[in-house]
Amino acid sequence: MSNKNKLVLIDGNSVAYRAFFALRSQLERMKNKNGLHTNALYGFHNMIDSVLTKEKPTHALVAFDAGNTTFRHAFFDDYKAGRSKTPGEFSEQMPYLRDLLEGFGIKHYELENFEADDIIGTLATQVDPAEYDVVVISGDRDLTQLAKENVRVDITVKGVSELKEYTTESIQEEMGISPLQIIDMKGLAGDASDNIPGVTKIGEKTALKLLKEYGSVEGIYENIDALKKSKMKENLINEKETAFLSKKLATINTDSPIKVGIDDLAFSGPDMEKLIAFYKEMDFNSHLSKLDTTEYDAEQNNQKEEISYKVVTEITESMFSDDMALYVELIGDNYHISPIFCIGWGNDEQIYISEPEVVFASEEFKKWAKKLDAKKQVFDAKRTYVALKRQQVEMNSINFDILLASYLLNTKDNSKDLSEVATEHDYYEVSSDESVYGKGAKIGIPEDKTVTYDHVARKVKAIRILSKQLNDNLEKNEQTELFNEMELPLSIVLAEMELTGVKVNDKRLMEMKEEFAVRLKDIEQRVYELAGEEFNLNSPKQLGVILFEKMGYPVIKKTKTGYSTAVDVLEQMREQAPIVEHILDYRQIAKIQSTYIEGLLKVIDKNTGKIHTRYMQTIAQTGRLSSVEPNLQNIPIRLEEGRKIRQAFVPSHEGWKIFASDYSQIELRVLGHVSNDPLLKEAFIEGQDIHSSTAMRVFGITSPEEVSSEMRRRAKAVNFGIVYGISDYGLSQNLGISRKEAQKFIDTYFDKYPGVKTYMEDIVREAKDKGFVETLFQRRRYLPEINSRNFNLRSFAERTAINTPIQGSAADIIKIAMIKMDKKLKESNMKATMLLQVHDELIFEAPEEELEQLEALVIQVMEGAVELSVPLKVDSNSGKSWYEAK
DNA sequence: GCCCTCACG
DNA sequence: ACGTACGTGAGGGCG
Repeated sequence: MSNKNKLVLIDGNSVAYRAFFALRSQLERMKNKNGLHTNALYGFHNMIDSVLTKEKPTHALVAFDAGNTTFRHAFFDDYKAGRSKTPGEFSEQMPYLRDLLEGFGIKHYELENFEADDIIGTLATQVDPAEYDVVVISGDRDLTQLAKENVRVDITVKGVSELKEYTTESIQEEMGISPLQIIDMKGLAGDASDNIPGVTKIGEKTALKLLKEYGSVEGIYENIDALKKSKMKENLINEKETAFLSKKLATINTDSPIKVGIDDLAFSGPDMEKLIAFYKEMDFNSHLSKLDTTEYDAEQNNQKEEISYKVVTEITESMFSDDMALYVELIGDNYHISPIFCIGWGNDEQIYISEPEVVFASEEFKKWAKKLDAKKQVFDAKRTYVALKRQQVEMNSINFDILLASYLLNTKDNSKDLSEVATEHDYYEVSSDESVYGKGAKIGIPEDKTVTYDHVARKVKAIRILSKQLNDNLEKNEQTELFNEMELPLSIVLAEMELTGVKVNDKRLMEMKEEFAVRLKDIEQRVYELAGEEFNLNSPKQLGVILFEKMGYPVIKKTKTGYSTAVDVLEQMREQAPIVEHILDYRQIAKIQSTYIEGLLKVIDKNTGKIHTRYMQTIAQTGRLSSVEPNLQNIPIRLEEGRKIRQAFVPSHEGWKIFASDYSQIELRVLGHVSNDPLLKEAFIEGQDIHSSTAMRVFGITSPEEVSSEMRRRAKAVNFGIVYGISDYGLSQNLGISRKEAQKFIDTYFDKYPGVKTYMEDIVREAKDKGFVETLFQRRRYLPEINSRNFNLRSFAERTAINTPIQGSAADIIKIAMIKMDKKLKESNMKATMLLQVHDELIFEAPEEELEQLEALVIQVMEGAVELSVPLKVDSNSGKSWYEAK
């Protein structure tokens, strides 16, 4: 073993590029949770890892190219011009290479106007050969010119971890020339990859032959007359200048003005903290698990830090302060009915855990919960608020909600399990609910109460820690206002709406159930007769066999698993297959029966006769709400049969009415605003029928009377398509026309509405650059697949980039309206109550005599919720039931 | 637990 | 060439 120092010099750009292409097949698989591709980083990492193990360097440096213009470009315009454009999936990884190197504890360096190999060449040449052995690593064989007695050059062969070693001897042996003569060889033969021209018709073989005889480019030209007459000789003479230029281009600079010295390059091993952080950010879990770190072990083996808390059976005022986290543990998702079984609260000094009987008997607790000056941080404000209110505990001043904040930061980080959300934000001290309470049939509270207490205490602590962290992140994203002024207040408004519930006439539903049961039996019989046998009409599989095998109708569409029997397919069979009419009838009624009549009857609260849906505030990726158990946002309306379901939704007081207000064309208005398209805006400002207006433009008509209903129908479909991120295929499917015709509609549309076209191009570009899109109120949606090479994934992401700001801004607007509406109703002491939200409409119940006032208020608040460059418009209706509020 | 179908905006 | 319109939730069948 020599006691010489060892310096490893790595050509960063070249190796990273090699790594990228070596793992190109893994490109789409290797992404971190934010959608960043990681294949080059991964390959680079592995290369460094194996080099460190093998070489055990005392000094190391990774050199990078700086910018595009090097001194080589200064005298040769086309230098490297032939290179294909660097893929975006590669460039996006480069900045993170620095993080990786800092984790490894390896210096990196770049120098304006010089390439990595110049930095490497300079260092390799300048170190004292008596003191340093040097290993150069690159994917570029040019660097073999640097080989000498104390310098070995390793070039990647396959992938990045397999290297071929070049020494003076091995080069001599393999090529018959010295390392320095490689420059001469490039001068003659050129290098296609760097666009170094070389001399016409001279390749590597010829070049070597010439060099063996004459030693160098200079030597050849000194003896040029000695060459026998040939085409080659002619080329050499004609391209003398090119030959010397090429040689110059291929020569690595060994005297670059670098500002690092060997002493700066001392290598003393990785910075574990940084390396772990890097692994986590990149989701390099296999590397993480190889590391023996306490933090990682804690995460992996569930060996968490000790946590201290006090279990209390008596509650005193001293247990509360004005800035605390609170966690209410329920079993089950439905907080309207789930029992509370443990409560924890605390600050950074002390955490308290108690049982519900103790807590709800405590006036001190209620006083604190209600106290305006006492700020509370929670996980899921609405859930907490409702659960406590059911126990007559009023909550005020929730100032942070981990779940809501996490969802705003990244709509995907929205797990109902606190531990999962915490993990997303690098906090690992909470176990999953599943690991504590079990799942499925085995769900339950652990025998040992301390297990629950411990779990809840950890949640309280996590809320404290994450509140600060997530608040900072919101700040960075400029989402503080979205959080404080929109989502957090809305959660309380929604809580009250849920608690209020909506009255349902169960008698009416039961009547309908009887009626439909008879009809279903009837239709069933008819289908069986036509089919010639009985089968399960609810099974698409069995139905497919009957229609397409037994009865032999032609197959129109297939699904992954068999024949499609969806409506659009059945509708196409109508003419030739009388049976499908009955099947369609059956489907329609069976849906109403099972989902709506039976489904709704199941969830009516027996005590109040009301339905209490839950609005999910952190599910939809666009910022919309969703509604569950039951979903009150998809009650039938389009077909009369189903619409009758709405007759069962009635006011909760005698003499009251249902009042409904909906935004007219809110998404197209938002589009008008964000696209700033003159014609689209004009249509709204002038109060035109938007679909007719579009029809006039697209069909080139000048007067509204000439717009036929068919034209309007088509224009409407185009308008929808625009909002969805139109494609010729989608539009053709929707309108039942050819793709060509659909494309023509789209072209004409963009011709008439150039602002819309520009908006779409701009938003997609922005999404590709930033990786996310935003609504008018900074709601953010990441689109990791926007740069995918997979056509489907990329196209989907592009349509989403177009749609999300529109759908999401509309969601923002109605959320603002809801908060304002709630406030106004309270301020004006009206009895009217907001009951439901269905994306672009709000449903209230109100005493008959308040209706007029309510309508005025709704118009004022909803239309004035935000100021856009186009007006917002609201239509309102009222009636004895939701059905009649149309 | 996944697939298909279908209800809504 | 690729094969989809955007966003949801629920019920029934089936393995």
